[in-house]
Amino acid sequence: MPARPEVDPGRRVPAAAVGRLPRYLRALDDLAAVGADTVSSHELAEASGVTSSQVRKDLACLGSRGTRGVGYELVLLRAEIDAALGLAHGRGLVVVGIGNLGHALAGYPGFSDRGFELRALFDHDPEVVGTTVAGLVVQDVDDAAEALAGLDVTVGVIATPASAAQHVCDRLVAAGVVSILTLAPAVLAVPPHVHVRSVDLAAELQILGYHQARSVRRAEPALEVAR
Amino acid sequence: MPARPEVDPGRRVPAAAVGRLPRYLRALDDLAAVGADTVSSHELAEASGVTSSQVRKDLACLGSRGTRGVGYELVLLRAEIDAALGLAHGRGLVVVGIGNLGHALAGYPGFSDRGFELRALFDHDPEVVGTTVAGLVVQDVDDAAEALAGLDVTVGVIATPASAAQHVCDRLVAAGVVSILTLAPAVLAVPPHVHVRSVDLAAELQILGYHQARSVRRAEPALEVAR
DNA sequence: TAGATTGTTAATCGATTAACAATC
DNA sequence: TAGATTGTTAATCGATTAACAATC
Repeated sequence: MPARPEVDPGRRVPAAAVGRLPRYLRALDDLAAVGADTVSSHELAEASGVTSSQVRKDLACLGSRGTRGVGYELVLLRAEIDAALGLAHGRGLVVVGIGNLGHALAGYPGFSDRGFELRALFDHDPEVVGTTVAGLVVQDVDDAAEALAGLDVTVGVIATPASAAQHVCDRLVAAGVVSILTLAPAVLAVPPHVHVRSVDLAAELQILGYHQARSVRRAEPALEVAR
Repeated sequence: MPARPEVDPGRRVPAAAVGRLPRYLRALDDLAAVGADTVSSHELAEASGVTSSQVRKDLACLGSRGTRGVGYELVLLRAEIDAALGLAHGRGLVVVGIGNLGHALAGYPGFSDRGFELRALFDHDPEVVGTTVAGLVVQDVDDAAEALAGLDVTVGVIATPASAAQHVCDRLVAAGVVSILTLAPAVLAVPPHVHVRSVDLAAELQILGYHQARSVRRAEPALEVAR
């Protein structure tokens, strides 16, 4: 039986590592911009705000191989991370809920900068449906299935109020969307083949509040002593 | 020595648990809205999308006590979570970077709904400084220290491009801000007393891309067999 | 060769889960 | 009492960290 030095390309990457891959991409682009050709785990760690041990571990389980004494070949590494993040797959995007936030997301350069392409906009408010935003006519979310037929869109962003999120989510799933990013503060029920990530901006502020409250509590005894 | 049944109010809550507290708050409000008086760990788990074991563990380390056979007193529980999240502390807020996204955040009802109050807006673009958004005149971020004097603002939201984020962050810290939520895809350097949470929306989409790529890879062999 | 840096191991830490005795 | 549900334990799992032999 021959040796198998090849890495299983389908091997599982731990969730925590996957969460850091986009940071590595960002850092690699920054380093490439200043002309770097090769990058060490220490440089990448510095640029992405993690430890070098973590970088090496993450890249190892991605199947990436660096060169001892040298580092990682930047272009190759970038391609490997791209591949892991499914660059080759659907990068078409829809945004649902064209209020303040949805409007901003529709025009957000950060999406296109990183390879996503806005293909449709939806809302349910008759005042909004039919208007043009970011060069696209807003359609009724209840028509999502027909509207998305043939567009090869598998990613949806929900920017509706919490009360509408589940309905909108159901429409997207029915239209073939399998990846959902929701900014609505609500728990979404989806079939098992659909992945949801939820970002709750107000919750982020509340979490910061916890740390702030703790700092204050810790500081207080010292203040009393100082009196 | 007397028994000490009292819970140490300053005890550390694990980071993962803190991250769930806002979800519990949301769920409790929903349950209160339908007239619930008492809530079991199972109900709260269902409403917030976690397991009941996790709920009980999180609440226990918060110092909260339920009643066996009954559940948790809703109003009391809500007050305890509020207290942990520092409801009593500074809820004043500033937004920096009044582009598309910053504009939307300035008008985002989700912040005020959950107790945060917008007190100032900043940008650095002369075209934007001086305009009125959400009832506030946009000021130059380089004047943040003076502008925030006396406003009791300790939380800042950064919605600038990545290239401006560190500068803006430095200005906020100099102005007394100790909690920062940044939407800019950049690593921020801050002094140890400042807490930063970073939300990168494009990164969220990329992470979803990983899961999608894996689903496709897993599905392929089955398809080949079916041929 | 000497210096640098990887890949990997082992130790530690933190989080989740399941189960159940305690008790309302 | 009987049914329900907590609080807590122990087991498991996953993530991080530090260290260093391998090796470019």
